[in-house]
Amino acid sequence: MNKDNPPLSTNFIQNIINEDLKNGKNDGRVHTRFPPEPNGYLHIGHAKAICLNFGLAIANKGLCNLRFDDTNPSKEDIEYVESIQADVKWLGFDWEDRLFYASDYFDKLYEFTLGLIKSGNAYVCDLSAQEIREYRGTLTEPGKDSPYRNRSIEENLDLFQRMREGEFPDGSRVLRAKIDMASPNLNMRDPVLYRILRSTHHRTGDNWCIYPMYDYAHPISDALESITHSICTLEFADHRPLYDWVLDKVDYSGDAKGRPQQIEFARLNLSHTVMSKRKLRELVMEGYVDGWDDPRMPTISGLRRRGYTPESIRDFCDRIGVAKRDSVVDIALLEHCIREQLNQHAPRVMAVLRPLRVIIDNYPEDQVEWLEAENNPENPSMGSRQIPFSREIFIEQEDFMENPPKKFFRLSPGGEIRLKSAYIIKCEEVVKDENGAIIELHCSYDPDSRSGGATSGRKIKGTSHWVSAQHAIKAKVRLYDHLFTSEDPDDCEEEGADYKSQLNPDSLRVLDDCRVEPSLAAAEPGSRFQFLRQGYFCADAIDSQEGHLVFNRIVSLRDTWAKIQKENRSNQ
RNA sequence: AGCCGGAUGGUGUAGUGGUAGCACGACUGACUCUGGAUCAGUUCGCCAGGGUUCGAAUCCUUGUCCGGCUGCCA
Repeated sequence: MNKDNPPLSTNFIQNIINEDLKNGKNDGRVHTRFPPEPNGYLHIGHAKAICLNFGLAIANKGLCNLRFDDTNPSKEDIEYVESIQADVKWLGFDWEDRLFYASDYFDKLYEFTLGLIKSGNAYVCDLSAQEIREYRGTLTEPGKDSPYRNRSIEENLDLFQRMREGEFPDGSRVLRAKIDMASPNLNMRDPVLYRILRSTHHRTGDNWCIYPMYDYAHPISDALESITHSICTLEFADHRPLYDWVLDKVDYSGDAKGRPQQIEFARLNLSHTVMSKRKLRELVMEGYVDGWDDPRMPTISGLRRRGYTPESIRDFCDRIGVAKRDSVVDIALLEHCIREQLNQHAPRVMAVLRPLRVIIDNYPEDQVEWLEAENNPENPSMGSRQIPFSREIFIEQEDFMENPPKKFFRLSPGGEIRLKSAYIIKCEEVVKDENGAIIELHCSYDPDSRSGGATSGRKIKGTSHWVSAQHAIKAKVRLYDHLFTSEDPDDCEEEGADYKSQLNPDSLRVLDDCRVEPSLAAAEPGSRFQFLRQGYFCADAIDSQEGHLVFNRIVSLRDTWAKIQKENRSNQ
């Protein structure tokens, strides 16, 4: 292996594909699909599946389809099919002309089903849902045959056609596969193939009152699209024998090429958040967050609003790998991915989150200097900008301490600090109100210390960001933190407590009185910046506008001082 | 209990009979007009027992632990 061509990241699915390619399986085609059910918003776990399926196709010069698994109209909605398409596109993947719906195949499916009945592999069952459950047996005991199992082919055909015609009420009958009621795999105990369900479908309207089940529709949809590798999550492994049974019994060879193979991988779990659709929905519906796109949500739309880039999410999906074992990925890895990208691309800018007024007494009263500041030291091609300096400025409250502990390299009485891209100042006087709270600082500046000047070389340990008081623009800043305090919100000690008891009360802090440098006045909604020494921030795509700036913190910068403080506190 | 999966540093993931690697995190140090970034380094691992073999994370075997499965959801 040579250093200039590192091996492509590999995983067990790619290994299977390599083997298939070597053996000439499916004529050397690789064709995958991403098959969401349009019943909710996509989250970072779906991003893993999307990157996997589209990524495998790209890596192997194959194709990947987008297919909506829309076989249950009672739960699905056009709102979701639209958001899902937007999210997949935003992530950077292209299904070209291959946008499909399982509902596209309802006619074909019906036709196949007639054949299945004729070959004696399916029957209409009149048992109620409750009875079917009872007849199914348990994990340890075999089930027993339905009394309707041995109906004649003619009767089954007649009944099934009448189900389709709407002669029977919802739930009164189902079509079942005739497999084996004693199978140790419950999925093989004559699973339901079709149910009667009067519900308007978002695509087929009221054309149908019977709808196929996932286990039946999915293998056939895969086959009809000539999918070669049908990738799904672990919990479907028990369904694979049924998937193969359907493919064995249905003759789709006239409509497609090859034969799909189901392969299961472990879904993504992320620390400090939840991933199930049910729980995410609950957080939205019960008002714990402000919607599906709340920047604290692990949804694609939430991450997008927070300020994550598609590149950083794809990078994350590459790094987490693909395997069959359950795992929990540390959310720090996701944060690393966005930091790494934004470090290269985000312009630096100065913003004071909690302002403290500083008056520089020896600086001329009406003078304004425009100083040059580099936009990104990591990327000189991003150039520089001019920022105003004047007699009154704001610095961060945190950057001043009256009685500083050791290792506090910032401003304190009599101490000096470098103002980034400007001058060194010295604290001469602390002004307090009647309650002893610090109102403002009086400082002096060293005129020889101007950044970039010939005499600016004096070394000062600390450097702070600042804004000119008369030029600064007010802004609102939303500081986001992990949605849950515990790594695994589902793992709660107390009896009766659930994941919601682990919600982080400080997952959102709003700062209304921040001051940002004037270059941000017309910050484009959605644009990203590094607020020097603070973190990466994104002008909110919805709430931010000129005259009313709102920034979301995407992720903080690594903060060594915060760590030292934390240690000091725990040592006391 | 029956069936199906799975166990490699703190976390995730490679390695498929020949020196256990990579990434994130943590920790040290260097550097720094961002306590950022960068650079250098350190720490830490094959679930357990038995077997095959010159040699086992890898093959066999026994056991332990963990996950999934009893919707007319997907």
